[in-house]
Amino acid sequence: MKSKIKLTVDAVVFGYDSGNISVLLVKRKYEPFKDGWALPGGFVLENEDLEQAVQRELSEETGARINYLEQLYTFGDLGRDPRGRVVSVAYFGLVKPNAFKLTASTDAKKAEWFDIKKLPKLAFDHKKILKIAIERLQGKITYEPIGFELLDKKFPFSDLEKLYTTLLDREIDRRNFKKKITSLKVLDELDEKVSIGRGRPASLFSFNKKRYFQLKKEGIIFEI
Amino acid sequence: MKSKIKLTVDAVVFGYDSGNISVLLVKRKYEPFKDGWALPGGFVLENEDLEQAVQRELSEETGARINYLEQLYTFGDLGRDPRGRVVSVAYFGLVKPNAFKLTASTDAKKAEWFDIKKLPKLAFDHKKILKIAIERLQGKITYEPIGFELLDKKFPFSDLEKLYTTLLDREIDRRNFKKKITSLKVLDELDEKVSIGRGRPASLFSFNKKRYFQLKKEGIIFEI
DNA sequence: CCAAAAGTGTTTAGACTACACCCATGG
DNA sequence: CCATGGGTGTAGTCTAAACACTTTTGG
Repeated sequence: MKSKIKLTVDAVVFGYDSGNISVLLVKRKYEPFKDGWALPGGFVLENEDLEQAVQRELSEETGARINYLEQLYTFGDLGRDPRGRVVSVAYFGLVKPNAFKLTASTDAKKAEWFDIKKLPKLAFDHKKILKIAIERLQGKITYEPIGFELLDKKFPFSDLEKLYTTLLDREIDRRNFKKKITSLKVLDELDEKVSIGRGRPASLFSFNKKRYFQLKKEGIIFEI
Repeated sequence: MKSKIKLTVDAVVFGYDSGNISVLLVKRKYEPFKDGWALPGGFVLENEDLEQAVQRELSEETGARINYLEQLYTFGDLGRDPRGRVVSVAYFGLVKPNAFKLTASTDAKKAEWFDIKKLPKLAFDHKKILKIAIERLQGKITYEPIGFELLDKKFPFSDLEKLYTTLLDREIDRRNFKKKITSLKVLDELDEKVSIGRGRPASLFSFNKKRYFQLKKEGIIFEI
């Protein structure tokens, strides 16, 4: 006998753009929760592993292709889905929102970014999933420089600072913050500057991934 | 159509006894991997949530009842189980090994504690699961005092110290360690002493759970 | 009285915090 | 020339790390 338990994956994908953290949601095309907003996701196929399933669903429903994706948690409570017993493996992703264009298709009427402070009502237990994802994001950013996944290849230092103040929801001393990041040597300063409207032009930095993975291997941690 | 993907749970339960960390394994009664050693676990029933499933399997296969149990990771690679597509939600547990007697029954020929440095060959991808669990254990113990879950209600301070040296696999300065633990005020010193053979008798301590949960709520972290 | 384990303080170095003014550009 | 955002240094405090001897018991 085959199991009646069904398996889905859901993705909580965060983006960051000039002072706002947003999450990728889709409008459902079908019942249950037709026309409701939900996390992108869907049933896992028999011949794909979990991460492939998430990537496929994300690409089908939103057009997104995500580099940073990790498993978040598996939700298996009874009654979390009106269609019966559905267990969902949730993933956590980070992306630069302007890295691709949103294009809904299968299962989704449309895909949109929502500021995490202005969320619509969500289908299923997705509010709970999102809450756990936000906690993970805030926790993680204090000990791993995943913030870089949310920024462009080249960015002024102030972008990084603003990202952290937004994510942690508190002020950061610019000098101390720079000292700490600099001491890690994970940033390369480029010979380039940008000026955004008025004000002194800012040097651009890029993230040195090689150095970061080396640090991680050595077990060195990062703490804001 | 019902899904052909089946869902199991597996438990990695750690115990600690006088300088040794051990993990609870069962000898399989049936194919596949008949007579092989594996993590306790099995199929999730339709009317139970994931944690109930783990507790039920643990109790059926080993007689254990675990207080500290958290979700570890979900393993869903293709081909991880010869019976077809099986996705497993792994849990991570801590227990005092002498808290109960091992009694195998359903699905298991016998249950036994194995020193994590002297493991037998394991069925399925359980070696990989166990590896991840050990990393979690080592990581976790440095920022949450979960070590207390592994000790008796009353214990001499040296037990705690030995647990940490074993778990982290390095020497700890006794004075600094005591200072740190003491500053957290999570230990109550009792008016009792034990002497174990020769040497000066040791005061007994107990873990103040109330204080610990309060600290956790306040977001205070612990770091060895 | 000797061996074994418990218990206890101080000093030093490094890390974290707080804090304010000058610089380069665009309008 | 002024408004805007970028960039920089230092002193004080706190925390972490290094380090060795005394105490109490059993044999």
